[in-house]
Amino acid sequence: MTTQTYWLLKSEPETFSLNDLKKSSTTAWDGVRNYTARNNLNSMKKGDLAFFYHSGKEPSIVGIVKVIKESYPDKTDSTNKFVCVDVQFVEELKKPILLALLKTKKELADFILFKQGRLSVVPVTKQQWNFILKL
DNA sequence: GCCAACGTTGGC
DNA sequence: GCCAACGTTGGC
Repeated sequence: MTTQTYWLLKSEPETFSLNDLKKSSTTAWDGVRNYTARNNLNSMKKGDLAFFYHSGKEPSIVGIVKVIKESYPDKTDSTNKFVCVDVQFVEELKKPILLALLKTKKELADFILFKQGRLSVVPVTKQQWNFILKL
């Protein structure tokens, strides 16, 4: 595999937080009911890394997870149209990176997270990934 | 709690 | 196949 890609997965911490994932180590990332997000899930490859993002009262990137199983039918979807992937806890950031901070960075001007606020599975470029890691 | 953005649904 | 109406998400 030559092209490692990166992602950002959104979750409401009240529903499923990074801490929940930390406890269980792995989880099925199911419940996605949006076609754009589904397409992104389908593009994920085993071994891809993703930021774990908390939406809600303190929107921020809080950790990193890894894709351990590529897309397969989402059992929680009775229409059988949507898919999920399995992800594994990798690490928790020492300090969350707030959305407010990300927005101030000119290097991230093209971040799809800003442009499509409602998208829950967002692709991240290598450049963006590396830049954010340094913050 | 409000509102903007955007995705989805359904009527035609 | 288009478009208006509606619902949901998520930042502030």
